[in-house]
Order: sequence, then C-alpha cells, then structure tokens
Amino acid sequence: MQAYMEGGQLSACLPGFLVPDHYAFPLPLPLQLPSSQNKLFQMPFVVDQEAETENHGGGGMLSSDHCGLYPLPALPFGSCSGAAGAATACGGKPTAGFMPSAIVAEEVCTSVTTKLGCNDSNGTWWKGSAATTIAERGKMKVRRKMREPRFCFQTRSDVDVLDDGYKWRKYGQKVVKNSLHPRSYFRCTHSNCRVKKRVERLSTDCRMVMTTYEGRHTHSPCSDDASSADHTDCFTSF
DNA sequence: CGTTTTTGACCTGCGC
DNA sequence: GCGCAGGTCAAAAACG
Repeated sequence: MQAYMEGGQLSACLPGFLVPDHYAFPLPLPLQLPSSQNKLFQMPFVVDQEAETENHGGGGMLSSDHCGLYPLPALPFGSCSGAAGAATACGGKPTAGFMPSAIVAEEVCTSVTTKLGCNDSNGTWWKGSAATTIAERGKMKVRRKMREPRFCFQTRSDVDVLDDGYKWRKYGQKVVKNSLHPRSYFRCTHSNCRVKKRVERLSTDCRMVMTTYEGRHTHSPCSDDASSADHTDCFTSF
C-alpha cells in the first residue's frame, strides 16, 4: 500500500481508521450502507496522482478480489452532528448491487479555490462565460493547480452512475488511455455547489466502477424527502 | 419548451 | 517547442 500524502497533510485529516461506534460523520451518500454494512469498508488505499491515473487507466493496484472489510476510516469530511440525518436524507435507498469496496482519501486538506465566475448568485457558474477574457483564463491557469479535496472509491455495480442523493449533470466524456471504458464527468447541478465527480469502469474488471468526487457539497442532498431541507446546514460534505 | 446528454473542439499541464 | 493526454466548453440533439 502506497501512501499519498501530498503536502504532508493526509495524516492530519485522516487521523486513524478506527472509528468509535458513537462517531458520527457525514458519510458520502453512496457509502451509506444499510444496517450492518454501514461501517464496513475495504481497507482504504491511498495513491499518488500518477498511481491514481494508472489505476483509473486499468493498470491499477486494486483488485476486486481484495475485499477484506475494515472499520471505516475517519473520512475527511467536515464534522456533522447530523450525520444520522444525512443518512436519512439519502432515503436509505442504496443503488442495487452497490457495494463500496475501496476508498481513497486524496489531497483532503487543500484549500478550496474559487473558479472565476463560479460564485455568483446567478448560479450557472459551470457554463462559463463568453466574456471570459484571455487574462481571466490566465488566472484560471494558475488556480487550476490548486485542487479541490478529492475522494474516490470503487464499487461493484451494474450501473455506472450511482444514486448518491445529489443531482448531477454530465458535462463531458472522455476516452482515457489504457482504459477500455470512457470516463464520464459530472457536476453537481446545485447553483453554488462546485462538486464534480468522475465515473469510469475499470478495464481490469468491468464490473467495478471507480467514482471520484472532487470538492465538497455546500448543500443537502437532493431528495424527495422534504425533511432533507432540515439538514442544509449540517451536511456540507459529499 | 426547458432540461439533460452527447460529442467534437479547444485549452492546459506535463514530459521529452 | 512539440506532442500527448486529461479536463472542460458549448452547440446540437435527445428527452420528458
């Protein structure tokens, strides 16, 4: 297992893998498993950027056979006293066949950057602007090096896009080198939420779906359950 | 008709 | 500087 500690921050954000029973945290919705499965995960693996790319590309270090279960790590999400509520908000409806089998915490402590025009009250920051100047793009170039907190995990699923309670809009698809399957790019449709996710199937095992989240949600999950609105303040992570 | 998906083009970072 | 690969944009198509 290879440690990924860009900036040497990882340990600070992942203090340990053992989680007390009373420990509550805003588990990413896809990871909120029903009942007894709720806190069982495959050993988290951490990779560096290149390794991650390799992994995505099918030369990965992960094996679907590596399915040992370990206590859930302290995930790098903001503390949330309403984690249980968040679990409720997701509707307790994990995608059929969904079983998280690996999890990656990656660059969890980088500062959140503000992309040009992304924070306006008009909403559609992701649409970009025809008025964006060359100079502005230059700034973006600089800022692009500052990445969002990222978090990825593998699941064995028949469907590519897992229902994690949030509403996503697909904005791109790309064939990745050394991968048999295209990578899809999604953005959270919430007006001021900048979270993105990438989804792709592993070429080594087409049943395995690698999902990478980037950024943190600034809102509660989209849910038919009206009560989810009550969690707006507490659910600030995936 | 509004929203979402598709998809080719374009931009950026990086290695050589 | 050049080429490659990943990521994003945006117009058109598809969908509900």
